[in-house]
Amino acid sequence: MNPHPIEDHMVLMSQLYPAAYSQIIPQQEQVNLLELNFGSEHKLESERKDRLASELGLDPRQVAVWFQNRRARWKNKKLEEEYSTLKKLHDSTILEKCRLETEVLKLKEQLSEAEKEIQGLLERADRASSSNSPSSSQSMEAVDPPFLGEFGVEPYDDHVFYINGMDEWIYI
DNA sequence: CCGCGGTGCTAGTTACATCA
DNA sequence: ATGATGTAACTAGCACCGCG
Repeated sequence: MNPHPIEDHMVLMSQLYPAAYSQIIPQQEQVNLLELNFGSEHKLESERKDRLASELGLDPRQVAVWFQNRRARWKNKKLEEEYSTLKKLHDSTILEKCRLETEVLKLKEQLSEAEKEIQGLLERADRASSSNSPSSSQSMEAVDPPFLGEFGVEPYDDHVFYINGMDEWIYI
């Protein structure tokens, strides 16, 4: 196929009807007018098609085909833009996911450390209570509460602690 | 209500020129 | 010379509408 059928069509028409085509509309002007019309409305009703065709000196069928192809190009471009937007969103979401996973790992490490500390404190408390009192049936009542507080761990009741800075309750 | 023809649409394809 | 790209034109299939 010829890539410039509009131009060829006009050459043919100017040969057939030299009077009517004494002033040939440049191809760029034709495209400009078509683009202008496409910009105002993508659909082409029959009346507008015929009017455009006569303004441009083209077959109405050519105008219809031009609009069909132009719509296809417009749709492709829109899809590409949508894809690009979604890809950017996807990439930033993946990045945020990685960041959050790293943070979870860090927090788990902190939690593990805190649990170790608590375990150590409990063992110390046990040793202290058993040495202070001959009765092993005694509970945590024997432990001095401020002792735990200095490590940022506050006793809530006998077996529940609130860890400062971690916003988390530990049940033992 | 139904079938039919006309029209316009989309999606996919073809043919060809142009360009890197 | 060649592969990628852009574009006019075509085709098939579908939907809608008016008419008899």
